[in-house]
Amino acid sequence: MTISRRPAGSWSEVRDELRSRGLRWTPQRRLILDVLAATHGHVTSSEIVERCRERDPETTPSTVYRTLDVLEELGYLNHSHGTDGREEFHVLPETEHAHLQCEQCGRSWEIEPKEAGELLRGLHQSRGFTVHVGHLTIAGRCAECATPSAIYIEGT
Amino acid sequence: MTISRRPAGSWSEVRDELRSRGLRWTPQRRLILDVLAATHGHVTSSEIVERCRERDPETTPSTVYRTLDVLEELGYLNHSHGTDGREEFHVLPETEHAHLQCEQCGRSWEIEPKEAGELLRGLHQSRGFTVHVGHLTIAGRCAECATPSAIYIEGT
DNA sequence: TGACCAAATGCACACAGATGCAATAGCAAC
DNA sequence: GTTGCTATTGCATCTGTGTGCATTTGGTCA
Repeated sequence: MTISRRPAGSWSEVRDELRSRGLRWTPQRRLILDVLAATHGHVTSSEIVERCRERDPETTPSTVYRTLDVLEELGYLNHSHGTDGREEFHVLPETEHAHLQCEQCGRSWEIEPKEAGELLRGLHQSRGFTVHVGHLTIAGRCAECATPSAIYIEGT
Repeated sequence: MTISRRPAGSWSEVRDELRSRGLRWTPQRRLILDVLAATHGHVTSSEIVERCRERDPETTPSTVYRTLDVLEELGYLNHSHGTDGREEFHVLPETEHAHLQCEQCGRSWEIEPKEAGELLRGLHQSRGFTVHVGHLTIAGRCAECATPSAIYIEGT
């Protein structure tokens, strides 16, 4: 049901893949890749910019953003939007997964597509709608922050 | 399961509700409310700013944003984030509902919480996570735009 | 009616992210 | 190694959104 686009583990391929597509391997891209390789889990684009700047203060944000776009297109990254709407990147996603994010404490968790399987199948069957799981972030309250409130759906 | 915070239909109450909470009824708020009353379905904040400007070119964006926040707090509005991460407001939501948005054509649909019921219950049971349904926007491809792609989950 | 106080406004500014464009520089072919 | 094409960069600039602060003003009470 879930298909990994990217066999885990190989930033080393990036250079060749870029070239084989007529794209280029530049010092800037190398730096960004270095930063990404040292990253696990989730990062926001601005965190990436910041980390690049630490290594090379000359880093231009727009270059970073554009490179991230390219990498996402090639499947090395995935982005979704946090509860505040900011972009969050997931590095080298081995499998497509969705996210749960607590609006109160901000923490987030990965959820497997199968947890949402029912919903996905339902939407597909009833509406022909195909869910982009990797982009899905579900906002709410985690167990620790939970407070009863009318605007939240209780799972009863 | 879903609780409507706002009995449908009454912008007329807003003024009194504001006042009763020690908040104020100003010409700017009146304008914003007028614009909202003439709106159905979804709007982005910048669309609202734009429409206010059409009526009163003096409109200050920050005033609009702040008023929208207040109105959301009072339950007259609901916001979620579109596939591009931009804020989308839902005016006078009679019931909390989630959204489906096509990444290709940009159209969106409302879905009832019960369509996602299984998922919500599951998340609550297994993780104690309470989903904020009104904030949920599910991205993907609608039936018309559907093309087979590895990064989409097929409902099989 | 006038005065007072906190809420709201308008402004300047900050920040994330995107884009158009001229200049630069990969890289492939010779 | 040189050349040439074009992808990429860096810059300036723009949009959307949020915030701090001085000023204004709604609403209440005398």
